[in-house]
Amino acid sequence: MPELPEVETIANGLNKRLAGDRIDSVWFGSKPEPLKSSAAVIARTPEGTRIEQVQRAGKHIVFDLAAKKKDQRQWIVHLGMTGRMLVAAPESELLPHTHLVARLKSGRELRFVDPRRFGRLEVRNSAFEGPGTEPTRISLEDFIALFRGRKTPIKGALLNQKLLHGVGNIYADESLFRAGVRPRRKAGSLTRAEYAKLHDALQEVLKEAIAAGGSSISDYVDADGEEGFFQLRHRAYGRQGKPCLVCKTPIKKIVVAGRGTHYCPKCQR
DNA sequence: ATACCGACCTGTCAGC
DNA sequence: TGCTGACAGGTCGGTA
Repeated sequence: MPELPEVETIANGLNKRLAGDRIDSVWFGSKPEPLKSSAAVIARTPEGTRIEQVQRAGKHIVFDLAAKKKDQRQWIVHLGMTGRMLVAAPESELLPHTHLVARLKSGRELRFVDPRRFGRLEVRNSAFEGPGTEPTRISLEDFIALFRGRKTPIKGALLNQKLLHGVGNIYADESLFRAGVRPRRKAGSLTRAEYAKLHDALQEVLKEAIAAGGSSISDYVDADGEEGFFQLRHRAYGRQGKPCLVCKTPIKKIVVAGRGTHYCPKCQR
């Protein structure tokens, strides 16, 4: 489900609510397969482990944990398409597909819910490094270097987490729309001016989406159960058949890199 | 090395 | 009303 702006919103919300709290015990649903590290490893998280901070890295939520001794570790959560991390009162109803519940010292619970089970929770003892570069901070020169010589469609390259981490289907389409670039263009074939436009468009759209709390489509909510509002400002994603907001040409939907792709045939070249 | 394509899961919605 | 198939914010592994 969630891309960079949604994960950022969730991680910030979790950090605000959980930093300084402690994990007392961990409970698993009947089907804990989404948990990449074996459930046993997660269950071994020592009682009283302190949550130092919660941050985003790419599309991952990183919990920095410290036990009483020098045992540094991290929980790395990827929400897949439908994953949610909720902070809830113990008496509040357990949603279907709840795979993990961590009881906290404060009396609240941290819950991992994921109907489609594409999400993952993993325990690490070393600092997590995302697979690619942060799109929010990358320089134009580094951005151009990522795509040089690539024949894959630019949309696919934007989605490739080994290049940029955090960009997903919505923000790939939205940034290509803003930059006026067709999704099927070969990644290595853009002009310098087009790379510059795409670089700026991507950073702009991510920044605006974070400010709006992300895009809520069907079931996305942040750690407080609040919806984001950026879906109201999508210009391409999900607007197939509707008039382009710039030129009124109907927005087209095609498949690129195996994903539904939305673009304006007139504005994007 | 790179690129396509199915697989992984469940839920929802459009169409018949 | 109910069934079937397509599709959904993501990633991985096999094959060409």
